[in-house]
Amino acid sequence: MSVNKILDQFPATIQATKELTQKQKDVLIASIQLFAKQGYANTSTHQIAVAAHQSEGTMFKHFKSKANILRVALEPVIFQIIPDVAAELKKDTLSKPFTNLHDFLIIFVQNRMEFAEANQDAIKVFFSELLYNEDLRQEFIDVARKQFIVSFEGTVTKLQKHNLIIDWPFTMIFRYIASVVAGYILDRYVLFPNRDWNDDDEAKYLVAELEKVLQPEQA
Amino acid sequence: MSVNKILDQFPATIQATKELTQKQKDVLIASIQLFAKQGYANTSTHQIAVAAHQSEGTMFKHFKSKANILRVALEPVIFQIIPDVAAELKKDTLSKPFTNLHDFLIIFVQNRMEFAEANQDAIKVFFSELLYNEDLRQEFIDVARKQFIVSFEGTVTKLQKHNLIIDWPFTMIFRYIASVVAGYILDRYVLFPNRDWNDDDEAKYLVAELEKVLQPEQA
Amino acid sequence: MSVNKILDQFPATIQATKELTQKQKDVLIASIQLFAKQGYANTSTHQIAVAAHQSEGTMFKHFKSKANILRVALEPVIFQIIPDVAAELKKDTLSKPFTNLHDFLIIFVQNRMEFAEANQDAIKVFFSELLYNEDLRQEFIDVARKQFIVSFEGTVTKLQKHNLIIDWPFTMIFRYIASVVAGYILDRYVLFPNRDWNDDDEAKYLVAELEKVLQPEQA
Amino acid sequence: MSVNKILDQFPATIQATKELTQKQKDVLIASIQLFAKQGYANTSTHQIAVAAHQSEGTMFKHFKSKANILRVALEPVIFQIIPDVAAELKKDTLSKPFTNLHDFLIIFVQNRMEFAEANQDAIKVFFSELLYNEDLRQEFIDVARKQFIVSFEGTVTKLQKHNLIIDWPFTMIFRYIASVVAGYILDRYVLFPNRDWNDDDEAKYLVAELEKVLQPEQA
DNA sequence: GATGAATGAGACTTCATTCAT
DNA sequence: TATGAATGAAGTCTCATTCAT
Repeated sequence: MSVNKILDQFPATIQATKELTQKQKDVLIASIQLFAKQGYANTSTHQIAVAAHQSEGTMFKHFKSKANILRVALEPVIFQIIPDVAAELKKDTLSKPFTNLHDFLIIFVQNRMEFAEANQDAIKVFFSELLYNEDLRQEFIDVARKQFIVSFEGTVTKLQKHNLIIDWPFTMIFRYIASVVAGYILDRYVLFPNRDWNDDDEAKYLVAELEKVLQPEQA
Repeated sequence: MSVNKILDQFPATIQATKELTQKQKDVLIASIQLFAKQGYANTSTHQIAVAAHQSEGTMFKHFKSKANILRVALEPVIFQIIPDVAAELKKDTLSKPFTNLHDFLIIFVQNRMEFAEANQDAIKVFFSELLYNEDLRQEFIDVARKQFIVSFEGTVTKLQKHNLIIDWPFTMIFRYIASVVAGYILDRYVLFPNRDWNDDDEAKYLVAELEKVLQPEQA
Repeated sequence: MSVNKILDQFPATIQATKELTQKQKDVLIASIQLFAKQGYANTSTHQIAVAAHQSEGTMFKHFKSKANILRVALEPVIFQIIPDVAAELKKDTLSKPFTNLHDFLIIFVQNRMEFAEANQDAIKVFFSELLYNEDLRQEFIDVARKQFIVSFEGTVTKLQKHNLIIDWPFTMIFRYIASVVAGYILDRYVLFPNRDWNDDDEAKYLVAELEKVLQPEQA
Repeated sequence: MSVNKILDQFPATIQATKELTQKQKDVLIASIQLFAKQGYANTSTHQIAVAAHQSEGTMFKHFKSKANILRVALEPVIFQIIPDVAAELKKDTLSKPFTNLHDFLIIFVQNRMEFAEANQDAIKVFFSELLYNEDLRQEFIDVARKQFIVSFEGTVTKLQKHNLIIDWPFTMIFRYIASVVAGYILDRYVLFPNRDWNDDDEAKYLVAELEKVLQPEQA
């Protein structure tokens, strides 16, 4: 299934980026792990350097500041946490054109669950930094706005035209989807990572929650 | 409506607590404001002291440590963010015994919206600290467990017996409600506090989202 | 035996002093105990106030400063750690005039052991403060000088005239006695207070050590 | 005489230690001097940094805590204040096997006087910290125990077998020697450093004091 | 280029002392 | 008079960043 390809994004994304040397990628990976465990403010650049097996001097040569390490490390999440729904749909509808909300939600949920599984740490850091880091928030809002217009909002509008989704304001729909998915991620990866999770069951509940609310009123 | 009384909780709660002097309340209020704006780790005790118009010495005499300031300031949220649903219901069912989910949700949503409005800053701080502050997380989980057993889970179970709510596992129901409400709070007070919000509309959407999912399957 | 009377000096000394109220004596007693356990510098005036069951304000009214509390509390030791040998001898020689070193040492050693037993804490504090507290050291040296002249040195000189003690310089003799006795006190009360001590045995060894060295060369 | 070589120990010891940079040695030397003059508790890390011509940051990078500076600075004293008697004897008895207590005491006293001369400050600090610093006391007791068993107690027992020293319990003998030597050091370097001292005379008195007491009873 | 020693600003915290009540 | 809340100076320690090697 095409969505699987999204899986190897991250930290694969970091791994693949051409402009970064392996040492620099080590820094980003170590950073995300430490930030996720202790928080950004409670992690020292010294800790990062040790975890990434290199000197602080070298680290600062490349990344200039601690804040910049965070920014670069979170870039993949900033760009991918809102999925490029349009692209995903296009891939899948090549063979099987979209005619119902249910199939869309199944693909969407699976896609996001895989993204979350692969990027737990970075997502946790991203959310917490979003609260206080004005720069990050602004950068994300800018990116998100574009993503919405070219993909998400467009897709939703199209679905609404075909009466495949409820006729609520886009922001309402978006927040609802985001809330349900984010709630799952928080529960699953942040609050109770050690509970005994059954991902298939979770997926079914998520789809059900989304479908019940988002299906068109008199469908 | 009885739920209105819950409104004057916080920072009203801080204001009213008998054991605290006005100076101590000033510290808590200033702390929450600063923490909400800059984050706990980025706020110095010096800043708090200045904002609360007193010396750091005095502050530490009363609160012993910065961590303790946070703990005391968040106590109201820890204890009230999960509402005492049972108590609320009892008040309202004195006159009008509960017979449908819809009325329950209206009261519930209004109650939480008012709580959020009154405690925006503290809620924001609470969420962000929940991510990395083990002690806080543990304290909250302990408190929450009790709250669940005596109130929330009991209420849900009772509703399920009367076929007034969907027959999903309690944790699933709880997470769904929490996700939807928390998503609204995040959007409303953290991410886009300056947008032009219509609280009545928001309440209607929230109730709709909750009702569509939570209503019993063949009701 | 007359030396027994010296026993009830301290903290009896503090208890008896006329100019001090009970509350003030409580402060001195608490101070000595805390200083002995933690050191002067590591003991806060707050701790003392709590241990003495009164307010810091009152304490400072009477004692003016922490340093002064120490000075007043140590006064008994300053004045009595060098025994008034002449007076002791006079008492005992009323019945049994002194004719040999051995009897003198027995009385002397017993006297000092009892003093040490009764004033362990204060002695410990006294020694440690002697090292760095210039004022205390000067006060002690002044007091000691007088005590020497009127009592100790006079006694030794008299004993030397009668060929009852070795003909070494007085300072040498004094240091020797002080070393042997202080070494015992340190071992007994500071370093190994929990060992199983037999005070009679210790007394015999002390007397032996003193006698072997201090007896006149061809006695 | 071989014991002279022990002289260049300290602060020579600090100077020579291979693992320490010059900057780190500066810290230790400055610390000991300041601690000896003012006491550990009354000396600020700022004072040490200034005296050692570096920043507090650098100091803490290497020593981690003020307590650790003390510990490292006192290490030479901890390990050498109880002399390795056995080793000393072996050196000297290569040519001239030990047959009397007198020669042993001469060597011993000279050795300790030289050690004291070279380490006055550290010894003073060591003694005062021994009173309240539990960790230091424990470390010293541990080290001392080993030193005793392999060297001091063995030597004394051997001397007793050959009837070269009095048949007292070892702890008694050890405390007596320690008292006499420590009494001298305290008098000489702490209480009256400015008096006009004649070290040869002092040595003779010390040897006499030790010999009179320690010689076998019917030798 | 790569390193890590050095820095100094600033964080949290303690405490002897004062003073309004 | 007795109190203890309030203070601010000073203490220990951390850390992002720089720079000489």
